[in-house]
Amino acid sequence: MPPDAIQGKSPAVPERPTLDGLEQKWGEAWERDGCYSFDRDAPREQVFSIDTPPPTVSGSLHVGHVFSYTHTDAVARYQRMRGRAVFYPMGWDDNGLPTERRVQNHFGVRCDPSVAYDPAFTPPAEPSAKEPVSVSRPNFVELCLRLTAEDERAFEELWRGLGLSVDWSMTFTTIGARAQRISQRSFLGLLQRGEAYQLEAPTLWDVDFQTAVAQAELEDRERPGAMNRVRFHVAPSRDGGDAEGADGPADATGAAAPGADALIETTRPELIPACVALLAHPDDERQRELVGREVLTPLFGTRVPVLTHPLVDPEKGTGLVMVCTFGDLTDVVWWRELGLPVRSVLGPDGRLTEVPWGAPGWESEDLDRARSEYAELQGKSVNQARRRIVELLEQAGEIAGEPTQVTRAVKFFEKGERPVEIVTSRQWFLRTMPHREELLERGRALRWHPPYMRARYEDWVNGLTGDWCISRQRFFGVSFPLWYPLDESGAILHEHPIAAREDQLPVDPSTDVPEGYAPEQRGQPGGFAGDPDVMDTWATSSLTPQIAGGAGEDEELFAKVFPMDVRPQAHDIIRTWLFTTVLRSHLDEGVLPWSDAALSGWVLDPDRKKMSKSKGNVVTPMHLLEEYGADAVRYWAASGRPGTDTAFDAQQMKVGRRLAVKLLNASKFALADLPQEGDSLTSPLDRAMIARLAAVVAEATSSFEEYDYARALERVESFFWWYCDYYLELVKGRRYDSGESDGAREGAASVSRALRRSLSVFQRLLAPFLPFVAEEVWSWWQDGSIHLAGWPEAGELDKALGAQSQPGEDDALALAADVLREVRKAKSQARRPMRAPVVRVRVHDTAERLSVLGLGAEDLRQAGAIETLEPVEAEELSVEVELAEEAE
RNA sequence: GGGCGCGUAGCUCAGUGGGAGAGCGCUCGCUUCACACGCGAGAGGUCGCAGGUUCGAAACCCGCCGCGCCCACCA
Repeated sequence: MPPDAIQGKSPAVPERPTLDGLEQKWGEAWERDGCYSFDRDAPREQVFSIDTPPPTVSGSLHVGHVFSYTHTDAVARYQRMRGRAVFYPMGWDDNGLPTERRVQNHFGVRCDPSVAYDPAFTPPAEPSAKEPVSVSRPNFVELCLRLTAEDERAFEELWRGLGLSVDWSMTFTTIGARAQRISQRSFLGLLQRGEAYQLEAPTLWDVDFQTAVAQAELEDRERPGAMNRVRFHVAPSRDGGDAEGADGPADATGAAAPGADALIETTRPELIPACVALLAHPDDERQRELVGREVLTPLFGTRVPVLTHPLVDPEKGTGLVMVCTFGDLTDVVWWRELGLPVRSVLGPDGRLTEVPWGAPGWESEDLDRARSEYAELQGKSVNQARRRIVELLEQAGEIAGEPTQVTRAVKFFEKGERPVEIVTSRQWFLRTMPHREELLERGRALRWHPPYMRARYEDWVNGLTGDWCISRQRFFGVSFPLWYPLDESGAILHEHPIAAREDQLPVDPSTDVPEGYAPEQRGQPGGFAGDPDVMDTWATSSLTPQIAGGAGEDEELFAKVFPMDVRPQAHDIIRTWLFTTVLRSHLDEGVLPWSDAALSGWVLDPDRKKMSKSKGNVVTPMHLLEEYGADAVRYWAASGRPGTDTAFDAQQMKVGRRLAVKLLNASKFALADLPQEGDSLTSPLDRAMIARLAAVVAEATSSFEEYDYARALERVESFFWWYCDYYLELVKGRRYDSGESDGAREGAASVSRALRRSLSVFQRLLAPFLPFVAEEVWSWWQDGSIHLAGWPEAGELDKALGAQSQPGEDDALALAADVLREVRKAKSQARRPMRAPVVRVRVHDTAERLSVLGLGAEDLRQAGAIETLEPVEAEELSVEVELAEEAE
């Protein structure tokens, strides 16, 4: 529509406007008309593209979802009304562990890659989590796909109910063929360029899922533990001579005698058999006589050296620390930097493994004892072994003092139930460490909303300790597009991976066959073996701009939408999703994936805790939409400022509903069939209101440009309520006074014109927040969707004002509103109705202010039922109200 | 231990150099011709504490206290 049109079609306003049924009515209309279809023909510079966060479909639907997606939708609708071709697809994150877990429980199955595919498989009628049925990997993946399809339908229903303006023809998934192709293609490129590599190394390991995990997937949890002070005895010199390998100053100052004690403190005594050294700080005088000697591990009698390292904190414990392979990440640092041997006792299942006592690396001063003590521990879980070894140490008198109870932070896989361990295994890594400076530079070039969120990114990049481990020993994910040749003995030649050809992608190396081999050669000497792992879910999710935009699949589209304009996401996944997306785009495309990142907060319980899934299930989002209406729920969500956690508050939804109802009724009032001929605003108050509205439009626009939808809403809403409560009341009388004189008719027409012009603007300003009711009121008098109408501009209102605007009109409006308030107060305190007649109002104010009283005097008299309005010069505003006698 | 954010009315929050505000809740009143899914009014606050800068501080600076989040080599 023309930006200043106020005519539109002949208004058709319902007798009793209602919010009921608007969601269905307009939801269907938008879908039918393709209202939100992306226009591929739009020029590049007009495209606004959104890197939509694909929700984890296996998680439960909760109010947090409607919260952040509403923020993005408001911005999308604003940009669309600004004339941008908005690329706003939806994605489903259906790959990864959450789906596997849900499928296991839902169907009562467990994936066993050694089982053969059964095309006729049907899951057990009565699933048992305790006795799951073993199924092949292809069968398992089929079940995952089946369940996620159901979950995705539920999400789509929610998003449609909420009125997200996504183009549903662009939907992508993170397990679909396109995502797999793009993910595998990217990996092969990285492999070719040397950015991906394979290494057998100590790896963070979840013992329940039995998979490697990445640093970014760890979280700290407070756990109680016992601090044990354990005694190591100084070992007798080998061959009766001086301590061997003593490169420390352990000579003249009086070396510790054999049999003397070295005390360490540990919360992980079960790792004593894996001890490879004790360490002290280089400057720690107390340990001087021990450094350079060897000590014997208690119970097991293994010789370990006492060395120094600057990372040791002399203030902690006894100042002497035990290094095990591996108790925590610090052990890995020490092991690497000091060149210590590996002595591993933990298996991938989190139990203590068999140990070849007496073999190289497993020597003992008392082999029989080592074997019998260790036999007490072997096969036990970490916790069981810890309890048992404390008993053994106590019996042997090797614990000094009583164990003290401590609470310490322990690293967990964020989806795991037991602490992560560090296990040596072969994994694939992406190089991140060499790119840290470049990534920091990318982070500085990105516009963050709110800006302080950048600090979290920088902290994370600066705190990285190793390259990104991207392989997972799981099943439902994107495979590595690789096979390995087997030598004549059937051993895997990891150093010579066979990459898939690009036109083969996506491949599943467990069923597909590499070029130059026959299927029968799988697993045979001289044959091949597929890489058994899948990629970390973030290794695929980090490519959402490429997947949504069709990199390598639909290059024309990709060139239109990439780099994208904005990445909306929650602040807790800056270190994972945001960081990895920047990394992948940097490595693959050499650019930032988007110009802006808009961070949203969380929804908190009323008690300020992060809303839990159990509570989220009680208050389902669908239920909220039904109870309050989509616009009302959106209003609550849009009130949450960018980056700020917001309490769940049903009361705010009621407020949103009130606003929607108000828009219905104000629109009905504005569109009443009354004379409005002419095109100028002849009344000062009408012009003043329009001028104020122009300022609000400017502020809402600049707020949206900064992604501050909440500020835009707050300004628009608060002015809209003022407009309804004061402006509408002030001009109502004049509007109905079609009177005898030309002046009265002209004044009435001016109101009607001002009302239509202002309502047209309010409807559009509120459309990004309340899309359903805005579309409804727009449809009463305009053709086409409001969501494709132009965003209001201050210019269209300035034009309406023309050259007629006079100085002092804004003051006149303010004064009229002030006096009206005082008149209402007087009536309220006299317990009289608002229409009660007033004989006289004396307005005391400065001469300057009183000079403009006349501009609004007629309107004011009618609005307050005031007979006489009398100005009285004074220092400041005060109002005397003389009510008429109450009629009997 | 480091970083970031927050602390304003009973609740949720706006307010970044010059009158302490909004909504909800509470109290009172009003069938007013867009709206009883309404309208009007009222009560309610040492702006976390303590210093400093300034003619003037809720806002700017320093310190402290409390809450939350992120990070850390957590022995």
